[in-house]
Amino acid sequence: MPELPEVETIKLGLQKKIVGLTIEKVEVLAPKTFIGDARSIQGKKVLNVWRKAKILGIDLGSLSLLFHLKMTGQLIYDDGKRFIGGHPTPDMRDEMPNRSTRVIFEFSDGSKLYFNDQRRFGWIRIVGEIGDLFKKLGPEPLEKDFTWQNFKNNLLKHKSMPVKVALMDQSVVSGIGNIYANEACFNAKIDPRIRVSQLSDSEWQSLHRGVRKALKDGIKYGGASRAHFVDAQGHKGYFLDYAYVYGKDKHPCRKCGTEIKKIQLGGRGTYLCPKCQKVVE
DNA sequence: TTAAATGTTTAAAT
DNA sequence: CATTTAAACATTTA
Repeated sequence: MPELPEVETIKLGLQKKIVGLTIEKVEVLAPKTFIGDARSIQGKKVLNVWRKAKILGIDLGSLSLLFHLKMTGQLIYDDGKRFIGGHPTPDMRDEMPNRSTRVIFEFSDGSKLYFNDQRRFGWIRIVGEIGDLFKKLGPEPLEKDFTWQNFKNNLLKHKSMPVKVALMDQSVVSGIGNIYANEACFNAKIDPRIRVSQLSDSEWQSLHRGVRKALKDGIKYGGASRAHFVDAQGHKGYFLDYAYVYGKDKHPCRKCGTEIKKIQLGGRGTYLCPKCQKVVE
């Protein structure tokens, strides 16, 4: 589930928590989820936590631990309080491990990191050198060298695709998934169904801006799942209440009041405001 | 009961 | 051959 902003949020949270700690123990409850020899990272110290596209990395020196949360992956760090990121579920404040827990890491100070994944699409793997592992991934959309011309050239690889579908191709741009593709189109006032080749340069510029705004807003709000700290008192509210269109089927548009419409595009739920987003066809 | 869910890969169809 | 679309993966919840 998590897209770039969700993974970025987890990265920022874990950086503050686990850098400097040593991995004391790794408990693999779902062997298919963990690729590599878990024993090889025991006793290793966490040097850094990073992100590339939707992949979270933990730098252990000679080795790196990579995480991909796919649709329903969730990371819960517990050191007395809890820091949670990824797929939001009602049971994330309850007893851990639960039935979705796949891997448990225990650190030198007794704190624990739980990797939960309801649908089991996600994975954790141990790698040596990163090398050209990410060669197929497109540029990071929030880097300063990501210009609108750059964006246009990459996306034109799919000139006959609906623009929203093309946005989700990871080899074109890194980190955009279904939520932010929808939000980016809304921000740019562009109908998600319009074909890539139909866009004018001014639309390319506003789509480029729209993508970056959606992702930055996502990070600002702590991700769509609102990764957050949970204390003994518990916490409320972590959902997508900030989104303009995603999941807002039949809600009034926050900009103009028109009812948000849901359609299917490339097999995925797609949301748009029929008034704000210049309708095509 | 059927449909859909924040992703990626592979197969099938243009 | 290149590009686009659909299916598969596995599970839960509306």
